[in-house]
Amino acid sequence: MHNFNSKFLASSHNRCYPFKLKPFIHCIHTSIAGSYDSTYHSNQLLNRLSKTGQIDDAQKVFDKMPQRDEYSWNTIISGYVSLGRLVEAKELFDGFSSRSSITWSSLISGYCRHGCESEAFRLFRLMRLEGHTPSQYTLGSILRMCSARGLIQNAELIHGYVVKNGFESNVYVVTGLVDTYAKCKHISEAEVLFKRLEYDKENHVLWTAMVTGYSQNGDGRKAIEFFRYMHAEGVESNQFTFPSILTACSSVSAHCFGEQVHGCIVRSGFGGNVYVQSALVDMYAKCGDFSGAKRVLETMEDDDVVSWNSMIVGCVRHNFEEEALLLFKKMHARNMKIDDYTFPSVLNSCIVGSTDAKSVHCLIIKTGFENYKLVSNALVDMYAKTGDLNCAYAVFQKMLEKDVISWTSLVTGYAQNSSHEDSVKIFCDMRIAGVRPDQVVFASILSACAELTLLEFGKQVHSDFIKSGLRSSLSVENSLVAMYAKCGCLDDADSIFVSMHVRDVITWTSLIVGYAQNGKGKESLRFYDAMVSSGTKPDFITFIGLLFACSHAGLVDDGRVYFQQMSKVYGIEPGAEHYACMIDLFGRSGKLDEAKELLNQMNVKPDATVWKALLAACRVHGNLELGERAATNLFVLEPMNAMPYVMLSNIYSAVGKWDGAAKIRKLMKSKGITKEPGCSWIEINSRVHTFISEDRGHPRAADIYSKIDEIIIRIKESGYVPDMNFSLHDMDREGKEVGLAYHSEKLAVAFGLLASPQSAPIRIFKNLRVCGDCHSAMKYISAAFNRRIILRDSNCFHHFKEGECSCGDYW
DNA sequence: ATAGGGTTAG
Repeated sequence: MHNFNSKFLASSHNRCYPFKLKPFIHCIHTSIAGSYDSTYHSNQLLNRLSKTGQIDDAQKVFDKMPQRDEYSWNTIISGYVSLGRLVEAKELFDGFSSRSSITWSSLISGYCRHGCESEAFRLFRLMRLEGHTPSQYTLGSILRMCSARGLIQNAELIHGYVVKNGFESNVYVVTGLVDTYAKCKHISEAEVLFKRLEYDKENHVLWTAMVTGYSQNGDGRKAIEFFRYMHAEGVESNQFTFPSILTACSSVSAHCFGEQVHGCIVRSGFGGNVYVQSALVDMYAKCGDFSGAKRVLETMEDDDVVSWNSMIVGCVRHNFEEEALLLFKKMHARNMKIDDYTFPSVLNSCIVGSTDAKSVHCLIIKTGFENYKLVSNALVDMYAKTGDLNCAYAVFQKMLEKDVISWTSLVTGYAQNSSHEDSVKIFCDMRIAGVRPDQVVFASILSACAELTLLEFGKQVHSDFIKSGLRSSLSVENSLVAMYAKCGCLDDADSIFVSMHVRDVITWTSLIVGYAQNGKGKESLRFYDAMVSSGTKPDFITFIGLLFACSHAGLVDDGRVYFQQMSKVYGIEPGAEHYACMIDLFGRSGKLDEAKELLNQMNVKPDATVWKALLAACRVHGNLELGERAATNLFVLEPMNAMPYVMLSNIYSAVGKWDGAAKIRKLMKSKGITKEPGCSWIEINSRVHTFISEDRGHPRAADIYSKIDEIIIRIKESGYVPDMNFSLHDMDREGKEVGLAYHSEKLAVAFGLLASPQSAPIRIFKNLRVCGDCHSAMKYISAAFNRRIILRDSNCFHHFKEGECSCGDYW
C-alpha cells in the first residue's frame, strides 16, 4: 500500500497524508482484522484525489484496492462526473452491482450538467424502475438542467412528482422549481411557490432566483421593486444577487438606483468579485455613464473581457461607434482574450457605418469565430440591417444551428429593406422549421403585415402571439396598432391603443397616420393634441402623419400652423416628405400659387413625392406650365413610371392641346412604358381573388357578371348615373357603360357580395387610385345592399357606409 | 460520495 509512484507523492501535500502518520501497529492490525481500515484510508485518498481533479491517480488507487465498498465506487464515479468524463463514469456505473440512490444521482447530475437531456431523463426513469427513490439531489440536478435549457414542460412533470412525493417543503427542490419557472418566463408560478415556501432570510439562492427571474423576464422595474423589498426585509445580497440586480438596472437605464446598489456593494465587501465588477461596468456603460464605468474598470486587477465587451456595447448604444472600434483595437493591442460576445458588439458599430464590415468579417473568419452562433447571428443581422440581404442570407444558410434570433434578423432585415413579401415568406419558413417565435420577431412580422395591409395574415399572427403566452411588449403593441390602423380596422387599433399601459411617440404616430389614411384627419389632429398633453414629444414622422392628415381633410390653416410649429417649437427641420404633404394640401385646395412658392422655398432637394403632389394639383387645376416642370422631373426620377406621362397628357387634353397630348403618349410608347393595369383583389377564406378590368378568368365569372348586372340595375334605381369621363374606350355610349361596369373594383365587390356573409364588411384592395365612377358606385352599393365596403387604393382608405364615403369625396 | 443562484449578443 506504500508503492505509489513519485509523481503522486510530489503532487500531494504531506501534512494531509494519512498513511505516514499512522503508527505501524495499525497496519498489522489491518492485515489481521481484514481490510476495513485499509478501505477507509484508501477511500479518503480517493476522495481527495477525485476532488482535486487527479482522477488518473484516483483510478490507480481504486484499481489497487483489495476491497471496495459503496463509498469507493461512488467517489470514483463522481470524480469522473465532475471532470465531465461521462463515458468512464458510465462504464464504472455499469460495472457496479450495488448502486444506490447516490450513485444514480451522481451520474444523472453529470448528464444534467452537460445538457444530455434525453440520457438524464432516461436514467431518471430507470432509477425508479430499479426501485431507488430520487432524492433532493436528483431532483435538484434535473431542475437545474430544465432551468438552463428552458424545458418548462419537463419541469412541470417534475413539479407533479414533487407534489406527489412530499418534496413540497424541501428548500432545495422548491428553490430549483422557482428558478426554473422564473427563467422560463412563468414568473407568476415562481411567485406562488416563493410565497408558499417557509420564509427564510438565509436562503439567498431563492431570493436571488427571484431577482434574476424578474430581470430575465424583461421586467427590470419588478426586479428593482423586489430587490428593495428584499433589502427592507434585511435579506443580504451576495456576489450572485448583485450582478442580477445590476442587469435589471441596465435594462431600464436606472442609473441612480444602480449607483445606490454600487454603494451597497462597497459596504458588502463583494466589490472585488469579477462578476460584480463586470456587471457594474455594464450598468454604467449602458446608462451612458462612461466615467463611472471607467472608474470601476480601473479598480479591476486583470483585463476582463466581459467588462470590455460591455464598454463596447455601451459606446455603440450611445452612438460612439468610433470609440467602440477604438476599444476593440485596444483589446487587440493588449493581447486580450476576445470571445464570442466581442464580435457582435463590434459588428453593431458597422451598422452605422464607422467600421468596415468586410474587414471585421475577415477577422472573424481568421480567428475562427464564424461558427459561433452569437457571432454568425450578429453577422446576419449586420448584413441585413445594412441592406446587403444576399450576404445576410449567405451567412444564414451556412449556419449549422439557426435559432429564433437568426431568423428574426433575416425577417427584420427584409422588412426594413422594403421586401415585405420576403419577410413574410421567411417568417412562414421559420414556423415550418419549428422555431418558436418570440416578441421581437412578432413585432417585426406585424410591421410587415401593416406595410402589406395583410389583414387576415396579420390577425392570425396576432392570435398566434396571444396563444404563445408571451408577455406583451411596447413594440408588439405598437406594431399591432399600426397593423390594424393601416389595414383599415380603426376600432381594433383603438382597442389595442386603449389597453396599452405605456405609450411612446411611435404608438401615437401610428394612430395619427392610421386615422389620416382612413379619411379621419380631424381625429388625427385630436390624437396629436392628446399626445402633446400626455407629455410625449412629436418627432419627424409624427409631423408627416399630421400634415398628411391635414392634406386629406383639406385643413389648410391647421396645416400651415403645424408646418411652422415643427421647426419653431420642436426644432425639426422639414424634409421632402413634409413639403410634399404641404404642396399636396395647397394643390388640393386650389392654392397652386402657395404650392409653387413653397416649392421655391425648399431647402432640401424635391423628391418624387413632391413632384407627384404638384403634378396631381396641376392636373386638377389645368396648370400646364407647372405640370410640365413636375412631369419632366419625374421622367428623370422614375423613368419607368407611366403616371407622369398619363397625367401630363391629360393636362394637355384638358386645356385643348390635343397634339401635345398625342405627342406625350407617343413619347411614352417609344420608351416602352406601359400603364400599369388596374387590379383589385379581395381575400375570402384565406384565399386571395384577383381581378383586372373585364376579367373573365375567375371560376365564378358567370355568377359575378350577372351579379354586376343586378347591382347596376339596383343602384340606378336609387340614382346612380355612370360617369363616362372615366371610361377608357372609344366607343358608343352603351359600350362605354359596359366597360365601366366591369372595372376591376366592381368585379371584386360583386364577388364580395356573392361569397361573404351579409354581416361581414367587404375589403377590397386596388393597386391604383380608385376610379371616380367606381367610387360613386361603391357609395350606392353600400346603401342598396346595406354593406360596409372598405376599399384601400394606392393612396388611402375609403370606408363606404350607408351611401357615404369616409373621404368625403375628397381624395 | 450526489443538489440550487450571477456578467456580455438580436
